Amino acid sequence: MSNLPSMISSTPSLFPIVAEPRGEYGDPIEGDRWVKVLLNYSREESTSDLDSVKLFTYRVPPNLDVNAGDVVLVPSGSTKVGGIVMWELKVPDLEKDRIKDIESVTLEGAFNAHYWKLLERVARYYFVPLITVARIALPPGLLPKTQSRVRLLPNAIPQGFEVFCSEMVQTIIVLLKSQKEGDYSTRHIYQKLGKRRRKAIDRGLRDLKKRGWIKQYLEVPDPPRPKMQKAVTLISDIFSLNLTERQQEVLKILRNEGGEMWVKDCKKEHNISSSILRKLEEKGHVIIQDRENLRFLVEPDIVKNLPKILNTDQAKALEAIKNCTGFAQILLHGVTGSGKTEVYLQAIASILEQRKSVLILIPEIGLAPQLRDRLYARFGDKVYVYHSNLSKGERYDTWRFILFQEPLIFLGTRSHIFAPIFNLGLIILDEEHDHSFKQDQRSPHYHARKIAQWRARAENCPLILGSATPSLETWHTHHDRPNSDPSLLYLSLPHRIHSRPLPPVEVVDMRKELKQGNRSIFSVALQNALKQLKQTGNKGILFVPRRGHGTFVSCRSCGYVIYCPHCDVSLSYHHVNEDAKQILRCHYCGYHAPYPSQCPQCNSPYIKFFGTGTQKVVREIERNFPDLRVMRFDRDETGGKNSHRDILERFATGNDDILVGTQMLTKGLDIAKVTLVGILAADGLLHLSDYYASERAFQTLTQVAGRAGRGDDPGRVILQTYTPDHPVIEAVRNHDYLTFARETLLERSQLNYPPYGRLILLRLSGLDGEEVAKAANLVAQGCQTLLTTIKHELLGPAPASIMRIDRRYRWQILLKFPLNVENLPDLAQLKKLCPQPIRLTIDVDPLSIS
DNA sequence: AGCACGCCGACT
DNA sequence: GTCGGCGTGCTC
Repeated sequence: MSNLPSMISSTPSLFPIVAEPRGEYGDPIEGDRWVKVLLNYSREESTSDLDSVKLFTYRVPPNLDVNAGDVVLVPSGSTKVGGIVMWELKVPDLEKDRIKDIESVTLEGAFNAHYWKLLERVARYYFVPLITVARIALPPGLLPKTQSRVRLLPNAIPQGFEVFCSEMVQTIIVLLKSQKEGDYSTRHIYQKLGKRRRKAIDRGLRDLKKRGWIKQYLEVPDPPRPKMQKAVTLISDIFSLNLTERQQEVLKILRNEGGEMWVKDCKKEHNISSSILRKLEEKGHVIIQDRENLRFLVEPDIVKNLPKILNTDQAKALEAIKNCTGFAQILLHGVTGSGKTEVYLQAIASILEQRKSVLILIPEIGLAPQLRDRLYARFGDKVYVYHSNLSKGERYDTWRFILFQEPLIFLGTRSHIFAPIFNLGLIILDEEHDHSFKQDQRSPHYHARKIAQWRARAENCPLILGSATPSLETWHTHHDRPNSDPSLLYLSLPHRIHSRPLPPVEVVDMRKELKQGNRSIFSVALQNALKQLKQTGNKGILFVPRRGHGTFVSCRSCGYVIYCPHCDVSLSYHHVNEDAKQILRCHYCGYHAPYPSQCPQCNSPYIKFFGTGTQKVVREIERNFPDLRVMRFDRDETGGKNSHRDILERFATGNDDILVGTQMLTKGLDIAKVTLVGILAADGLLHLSDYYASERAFQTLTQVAGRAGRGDDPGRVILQTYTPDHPVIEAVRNHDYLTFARETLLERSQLNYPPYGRLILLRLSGLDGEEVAKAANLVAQGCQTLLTTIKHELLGPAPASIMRIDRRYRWQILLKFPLNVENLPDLAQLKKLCPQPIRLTIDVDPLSIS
């Protein structure tokens, strides 16, 4: 690999190399090398800065070639751990006998100097350790940690002896026996038997060890390795007398195959045995050697797709994008169905011509089959799609390959903003408003858009933010800045392609329906529209805001509501089909219980579920419109691997008339035959106590409405609500993004909410409610001390709106800063104020503060 | 994440 | 005395 991009070691300005010729610990030995390594400890010191982060010195053994930027495996204590080589050391900075050898190289050249600047910036901005950011930048499994495992020793337990042991010991034995080797990681045992019973499990394991029935051992999961396979290469096909007929025939096949084949394919496709190849090798006609077999797949069924003719708006937008040299942030605001994708594709083509690479981020791979297929169809093998159902080896291979390949197109999701692509010519964030670009659940709570902005600036390339409903933050950046920035570009596609109209949105007041005696979940207008579907042969979709929301179960006699025993939310009613058992499920922790036949409080049999979930809608349709065929689309239904795509595909091509679903319907669904969109009880989205709720509601409803009328037949949207005058509903009805943006931004500016101020949300949680409250007060005090010199507003501590999730009590503190606040102190220090069992997470720029 | 070390209380 | 619980600090 001679075309390696330049690595850290060649940039001394960033990473000065210790220059003394002789070290404190003796003369350097000719040929010996030492490196500084950043280790993947999970309980890191909380340092986000490269100059204060703790690094470890390792020796490079003579049989290894190790360079800065490599991912390595090193011994640490009694185990091994993954790490990243930061820079080379001319002289060891420790006694030599304390320095261990690097064990192996997992991935070469994964990080370059340029990259660290970005990662460091992310770490500092989101208050997380550097290694945490490095970890998300890599495919999973590359920075392994030692696992402790437990193995049942064969025949160690005397027949039937376990009945004399504690219940826990017996449970563990049963669990271990369920695996054919009797072998599980300790962590898996904790998970399976309940993390809460950790102490009891530990006691059980100790007991078992003492009896000599199990052994506990440590294992480092193997990091992925290049897969090597035997390949045969033709080196001369000169006719030669000493060849048999079959041998000559084989040479001919090889030549027809391009002079190179996998040995296993020779056998499979042409029935060439390896002995004949060996004979040819002996005679000097071919060579057989181990070659790396890259395990990523290019979609086989590529139908070539040619650039389409652009309409005026599209052409103008493309021209403006092409004119960008260097960094620019481009907001491509195109209504649903306006042909943004075609603009992307032609912009990409022009970047590829400049021999530069393109990075495209989308909210969810499974929800963008069209984009993916069109990329393949237009650009073929230059496209790399990183989908979640790649195997570990395939991910690793994709990564290794993109490191050294250019130009290419990389299509990925949130975390792939970190993909180590060199020579970037363009970054595209499609559906830039989508909240899945923000990492919500896990730390670091980064937003891919923010990082894309930093990265585009650093790489000096344009960034396209595309959406039909731009986030108000982006909109504000492009419209409300007093001194206009020449690197900001606003491009609008206000019309649908082929001059198709946006579907009219009919708002139905459900209060009136009720007054007129319609107690069905479908308004009269929607019922009529559903009836028409069958006649016209078109399809419809029904959007149910928020899965399970409101499908709580309550007693009509005493009003008792069934709650999750671990969370402060009511349980939702689930009923998949007529034969399945009816169950109650918690959407936060997954707890489930059988549907009760009588009220647990007053024993009344009149205990029933309320509200509307997707299942109920499906059953209502089946009952009222028996000739319509219905499909369901939500998280329960889409467990499998390709199922998102499969369901959409099935709906697009199959006989089903109606698709009923939740948030998933808002994304990527582009089916020409869909002419009707019904929105049931939009109110579920409107009345949330969160500054961000109405932005999200508007985006969701507009996106769903935009699914209608994308083909030749005009579309129609029926929006049912109990509050038809709500400004969000008004804006959706009129397709009026502008008014909505202006009004909502005005509200936000009055309260200094983003984009007029910056928010940082501190979330505390723990099993003991009082302890959490106490810690929250301590942290709040700590904030005041840390922030004495900084203008800020502190709200709270207050209990979170769902005070308990999965048995953990939750409190939060909201910090508000002026927009351009700088030099924030290291808020990660606050973690030290929390006693052991209390968790504190710092959510910078939170999207949800309830 | 492991593991050693050191402190403490409960029991032989 | 000694065992086991658990908090703390270290791993090149």
